[in-house]
Amino acid sequence: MRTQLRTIKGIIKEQIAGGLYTCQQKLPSERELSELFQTTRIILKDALIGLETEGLIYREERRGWFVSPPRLKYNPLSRSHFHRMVAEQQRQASTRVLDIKTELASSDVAKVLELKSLQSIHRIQRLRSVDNRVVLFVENCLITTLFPGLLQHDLSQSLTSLYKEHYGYHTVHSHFDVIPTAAPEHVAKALNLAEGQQILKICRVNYNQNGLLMDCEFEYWRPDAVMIRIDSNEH
Amino acid sequence: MRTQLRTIKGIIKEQIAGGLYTCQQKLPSERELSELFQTTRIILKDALIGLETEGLIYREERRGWFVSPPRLKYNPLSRSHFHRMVAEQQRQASTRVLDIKTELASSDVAKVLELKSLQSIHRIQRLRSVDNRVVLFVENCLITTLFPGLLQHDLSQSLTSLYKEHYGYHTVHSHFDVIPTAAPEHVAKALNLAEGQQILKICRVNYNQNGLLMDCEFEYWRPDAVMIRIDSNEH
DNA sequence: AAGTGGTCTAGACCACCCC
DNA sequence: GGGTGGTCTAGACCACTTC
Repeated sequence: MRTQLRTIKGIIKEQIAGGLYTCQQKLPSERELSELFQTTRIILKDALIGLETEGLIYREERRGWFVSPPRLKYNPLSRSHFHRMVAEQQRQASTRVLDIKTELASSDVAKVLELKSLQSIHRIQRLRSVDNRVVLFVENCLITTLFPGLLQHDLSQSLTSLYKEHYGYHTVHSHFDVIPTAAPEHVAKALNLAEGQQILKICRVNYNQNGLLMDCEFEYWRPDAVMIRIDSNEH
Repeated sequence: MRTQLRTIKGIIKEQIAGGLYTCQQKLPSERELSELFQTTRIILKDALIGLETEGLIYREERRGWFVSPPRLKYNPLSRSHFHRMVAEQQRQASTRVLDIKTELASSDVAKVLELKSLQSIHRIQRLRSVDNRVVLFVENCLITTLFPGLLQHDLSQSLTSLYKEHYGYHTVHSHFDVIPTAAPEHVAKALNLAEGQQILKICRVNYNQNGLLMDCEFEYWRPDAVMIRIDSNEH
């Protein structure tokens, strides 16, 4: 019988659907499962990776495999704050600031921000959780000249409202890209992923009411945690 | 040395970036590469899968591994025809009709189309290629009552223009979801993927000028072939 | 018929997490 | 220090594509 993989996936899937495991619950270890199914760890792992690809389960590096909660619905066009959006879906959000620095723009960032060369930017890295599960790594790069004294403010809150209250800016135009790709090293580490695991990358650029390019944002989502939902009426 | 994986990925990556392999060119076989790098096929395959996840290479089931061309930029909000969009990016598009039938809506489809129960739909499956590479499987489900005599028309062309010319409908409102997930069996087969490989699923629903729900569309993209690009000004 | 990737076996050590 | 997943070895047969 050369369809073990399929069978194993099917059985675990049924068990999850049937409620044997609940959201965010840990599955038995790979070794345990491979004994249960009388197969090797490699094949069992392939089965788990298959379910991970579907978005049914996820892993935390060296901690184990867990059942995925329902996907968050996310509209990158709406300027809603992360915390509000999550609350509207009856989930609980939290944010942790990882790092803030002012530095020279890397070539990637310079290109996105249309900077000439060797200009400095503010770089803010934050980690966001839904129901105590880390699902999103965000990096904001702000053009320094537009945000004097930025580092003195509380950056654990919404950047959108900070822009408005302290600088009088609001975003009137933005564009963004959604790209399925692999997690770069620093992202993988922050999200507790194995290096090179699949993530959903969203790259966006914001312009203020004067048409000035203000900042860009790189979002890296755990791919099972989110779905993009856009309605052509809602903007 | 326990970082072979990384090393192998790094080397192949450089070779691709350096132009040793060109777009859509086949890499040497897994066996050949594993000998070259003096490792097992399993590890070598893991390295290739890593590059696949990044979107640098792709595979065709049992045919081999190939270098990915640049991603197509795709805006699901714009009503542009597939062929026009591809042409605008200096690429070549083609479409093949796989199957057309009229049948009872499955429960999934009935839900999306807000059908009561046991209503019939027209189901059209098509396969789309860019530069002779199959990258997209599309399934359209149309509400039968709105499209009398549909099956008599040429369905290899754009559905949007068919709606307009033969039925006087145009889409004034739509919404869609973007979901990273695994390819269902029939999609995997059509796209030449191994079952359960990663794809990007886009699920959209269209309403006509009278506010009536007309049809829905399920798109399944090879994930390395596309990036979603949306501009808040462009609609 | 030969070659490809897909699946599979039966082990092993390593890096890191948690207790 | 015991348990977890991550990486790794050295093979094998199978299903399918290509010639």
